[in-house]
Amino acid sequence: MSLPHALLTALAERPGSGSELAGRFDKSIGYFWQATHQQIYRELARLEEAGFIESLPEESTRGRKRAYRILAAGRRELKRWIVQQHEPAGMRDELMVRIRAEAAVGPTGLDKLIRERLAAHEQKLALYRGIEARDFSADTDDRETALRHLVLKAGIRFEENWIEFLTDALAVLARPATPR
Amino acid sequence: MSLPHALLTALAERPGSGSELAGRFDKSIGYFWQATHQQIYRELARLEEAGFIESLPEESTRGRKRAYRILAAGRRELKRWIVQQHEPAGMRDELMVRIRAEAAVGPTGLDKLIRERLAAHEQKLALYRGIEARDFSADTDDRETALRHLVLKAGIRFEENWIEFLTDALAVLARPATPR
DNA sequence: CATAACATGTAATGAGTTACATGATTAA
DNA sequence: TTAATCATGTAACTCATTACATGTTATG
Repeated sequence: MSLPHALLTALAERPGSGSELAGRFDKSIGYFWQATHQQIYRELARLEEAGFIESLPEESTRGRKRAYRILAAGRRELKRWIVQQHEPAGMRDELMVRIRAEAAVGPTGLDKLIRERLAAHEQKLALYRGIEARDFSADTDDRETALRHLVLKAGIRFEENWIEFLTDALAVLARPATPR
Repeated sequence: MSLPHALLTALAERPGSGSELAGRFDKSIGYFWQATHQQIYRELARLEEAGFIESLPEESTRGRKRAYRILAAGRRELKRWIVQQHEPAGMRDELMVRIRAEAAVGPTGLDKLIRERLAAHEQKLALYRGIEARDFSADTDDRETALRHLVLKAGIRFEENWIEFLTDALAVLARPATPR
């Protein structure tokens, strides 16, 4: 349950409205946490209710921007949470299930699907490299920037990993099926 | 929603009871999909209801083993599903949120947490390498085995990736905080 | 001033988690 | 024969997704 804390982090970095935050979740935040606008609006309401953030205007506004910013209590909560114990997530990917299923009941036309995913990951990698080139030029490397860069590099490495894996997978899938 | 298909795959590889399947999800299946025994029992009941698997004994048995096996319709469903379009999952990890939060409101004692995770990933890597040495000796490399090996290697690469990243992260966190 | 795009929100559903319950088997 | 463990299951709850609803702002 990190969405509230991802939002607190985003608002600590810079204040913003729900839709603006949704935009950030599609961009720079998206490579380590995803959320739809519905989740974001609901969670922002909860965070305000809890006193971690505040918004303007006060009255209920449907259709008009509502600007949120983090409060001192929100920063305290974030600091508390950062060092809290948690379990590593573990990989969970449909494609792995499919490959293992293919091994059990295949062969099927799985290679086509994999080529599509390969393209998707290559596109994402290019996007991240673009962000890296734009936001992290070599000279500005204070601790704060280095940490944000680190997270982006993890995203890049993650994509590279996928591309390498999918390439290997295509080679194995291309083998003739072993007769039983 | 891959749990039903992960279960169909597991049962296609080998029949088994709910608890036995839960055991496999803690071991070899666990590096690409996780599930608790509650999820597994619920899903097995649905799969049987749908006619994809069958079980013995017939009568409702609480406390006694119920052996499931996949049916022809289950195999057909699995083949159909394997090649179905789907979106890549995208990384979603709490630790990334924490690092970015640390960049925003830190410094905190995050390095301690990272050292613990490093140990956890090293342990998991050792486990997978053990499975690899035991189940995938170099000589048996038919297509089916190669595919299962591929999935395991992805798990190994995944863990190696984490270890590398966490090591980098410790180096950055050790830097003195930049004064504002 | 009509229409598209933007912004906020509600409702329903389903997946996943946590806590608990109950019968069967095994071991002290 | 009692206690621990194994095996199956129920119930309640939260997170996440999908579909939809409603109002505001910008544009032709």
